[in-house]
Amino acid sequence: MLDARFVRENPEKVKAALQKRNMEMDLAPFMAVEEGRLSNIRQLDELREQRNKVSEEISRLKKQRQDAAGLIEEMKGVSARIKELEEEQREAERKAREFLLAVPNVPHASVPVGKDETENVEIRRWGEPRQFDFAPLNHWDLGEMHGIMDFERASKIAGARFSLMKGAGAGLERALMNFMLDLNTSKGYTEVFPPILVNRDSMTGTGQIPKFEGEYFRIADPELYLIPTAEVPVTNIHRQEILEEERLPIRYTAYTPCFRREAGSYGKDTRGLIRQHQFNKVELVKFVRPEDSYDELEKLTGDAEDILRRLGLPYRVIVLCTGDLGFSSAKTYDLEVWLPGQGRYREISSCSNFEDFQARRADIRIRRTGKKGTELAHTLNGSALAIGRTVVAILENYQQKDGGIVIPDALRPYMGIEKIG
RNA sequence: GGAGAGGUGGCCGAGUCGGUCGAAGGCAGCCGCCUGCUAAGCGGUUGUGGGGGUAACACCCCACCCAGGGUUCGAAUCCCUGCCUCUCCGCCA
Repeated sequence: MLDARFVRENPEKVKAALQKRNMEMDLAPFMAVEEGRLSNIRQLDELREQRNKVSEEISRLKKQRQDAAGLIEEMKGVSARIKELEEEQREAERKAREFLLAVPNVPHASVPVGKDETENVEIRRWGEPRQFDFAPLNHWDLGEMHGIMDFERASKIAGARFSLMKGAGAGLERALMNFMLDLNTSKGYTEVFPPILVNRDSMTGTGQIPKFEGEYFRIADPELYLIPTAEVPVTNIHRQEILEEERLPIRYTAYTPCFRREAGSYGKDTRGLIRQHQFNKVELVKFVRPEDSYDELEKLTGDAEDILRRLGLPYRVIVLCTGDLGFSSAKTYDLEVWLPGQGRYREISSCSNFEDFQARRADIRIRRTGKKGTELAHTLNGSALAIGRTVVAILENYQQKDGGIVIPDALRPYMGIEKIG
């Protein structure tokens, strides 16, 4: 969420930011609401001041057993007026917030301007895509060949876009989860294991709601959402809190399952593990001082990259252009891993700096050492990594001519085997 | 699922029959003073948000005692609803 005052005082900046995102919003209704809201505040404050003073006077008169009937009568009118204004005020505040909740973040100056994902910019590559002397298979063929994935039964149990991992496949998921968590905690991230059902306030706090309501699974009674990413529960750990500056940066890593409706992606990645309603992911989340957040974004991205390197998986880093940037994000790097089965790079991690956008929604503030008052924290997060897609990458990159899958060195202590098949 | 208790400032904790309660007192913290050091002691100080105001401070006003409504001239104090916590019984991974 953007600051109401910022929008009020910089409508042209907001418009420019929206334009970069290929969006247009009419700010006029918001401006009108704000104008009314502000003048209302002044009137209300004045009337309440009057009421406070006269009430005190009434109290004094009564103690002296003098007549206060006239003042009381007079205050009835004032109180009625206050009540009216308070109602208007509630409505104005609701409208202003409703509007602001639908406005996306302002992209950082370093983010390339572009209309859609075709204009994202590659920053760097690591590793050489392997040359195969045979036709590499897709991971779903490999998975079925080894009996470690069973999509047919998964669909019987739950439906399309669910997977059933078996044997070494299930073991690989578990090994990756542990490998990633161990590596992340060794770098100082604190491991947490949060609720995977969250309330509406949490979803709103990180920006999933109200704009993208339809993209998430929700249970009706009680009203709770299945998290689409650990970002939601973990960032909300500090919702409505004031963090002491000395505690920063606060860094968490969490494994959770993630759930997404994938509405609107009919026909995309219908086979295999790439796009599932349920998948495993290890996430990194940071709470930092505003002046540190862009350094921290680089570090966080580096921490995610480290996992791919240790697994020996070729990847590239791209910066999302303004047209492809997520709603809450000011800047995002995507990590894309090389998939021989598809002959292209596919997203396996997304690392974002939200600046104070989530912090304002979720009311996460910091208190500077020795200073009065508070200011908003900056929040960041990134996948490190999406586990399902890492499984895909390992199967496809480490497959052998005979169909066997060599387990990457880094994973062997966690798998207890060197090869599948 | 059944029965009860409660939600006050960083923490503990007081708030009488509604009337200077943003809220006593204690602890912690900060700034001084004092004392060879330490400990103790003395004085002062310490919330958040908003609207004004200032070059910036200062300063002024409003709101906030779980949340949202209501009663009243006036509510932390009364009423309603919701949320949460705790205790006991039952059930259960």
